[in-house]
Amino acid sequence: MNKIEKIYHNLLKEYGPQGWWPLLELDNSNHINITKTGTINGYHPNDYSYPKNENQQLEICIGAILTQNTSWTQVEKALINLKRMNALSVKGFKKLSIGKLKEAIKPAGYYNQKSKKLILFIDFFKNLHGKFPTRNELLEIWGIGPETADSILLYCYNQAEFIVDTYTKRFLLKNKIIDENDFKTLSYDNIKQIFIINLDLNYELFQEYHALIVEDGKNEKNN
DNA sequence: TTCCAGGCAATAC
DNA sequence: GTATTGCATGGA
Repeated sequence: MNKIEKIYHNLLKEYGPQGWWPLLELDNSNHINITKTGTINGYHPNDYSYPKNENQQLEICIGAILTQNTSWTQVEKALINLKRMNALSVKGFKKLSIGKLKEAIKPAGYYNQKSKKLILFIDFFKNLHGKFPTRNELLEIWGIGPETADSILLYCYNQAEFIVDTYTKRFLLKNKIIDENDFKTLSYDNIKQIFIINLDLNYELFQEYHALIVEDGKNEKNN
């Protein structure tokens, strides 16, 4: 077992399966139950069968765009607003005016940019008609960069793409996989390859590993 | 008050 | 190709 695999097993042992990507679960009266600090009751540990329908696919993609440089607690507020406006479906989203859209996603910040990104993405998504997008197709969309593309591929389409985010580089540095110089100079794809070459190409493993890195990163900050 | 959060595009060099 | 800057909100 290599070091990347070893660390994974330690993290899993420490935190347990995370059940990413979280999805909204509102009850019949639109009530939200908080179970995990700052999160809604949408985690599904040890169940990798999501998303289960097109609306859940869309919800993951919208969340991936909204969470760009923004904390998830803020994104949840925006998602709940959209859900209550019945806008977490292609049909419902298309009915939203630009003003209503901006109002709904305001808690997640950058609402001028993100409203534009969402509108462009939903047009792309609609034209897929259920087909899987390629990574390059996603990257051609204005507003979709490497991390958002990989988040969509990994958690919406269950493709074994490893996500590199702000936590991931710090995580590698902390575990002495890379040094300070690597931290400054390695590109997104360089970092991604470290995981790809050391792991089985298994989407369930990739989903869990990324979620555990984030959990570990959040935990680190509270210490 | 300052800093930062599950980035990205535009611009500058 | 690499470095810097604007985008916006709310919590710590």
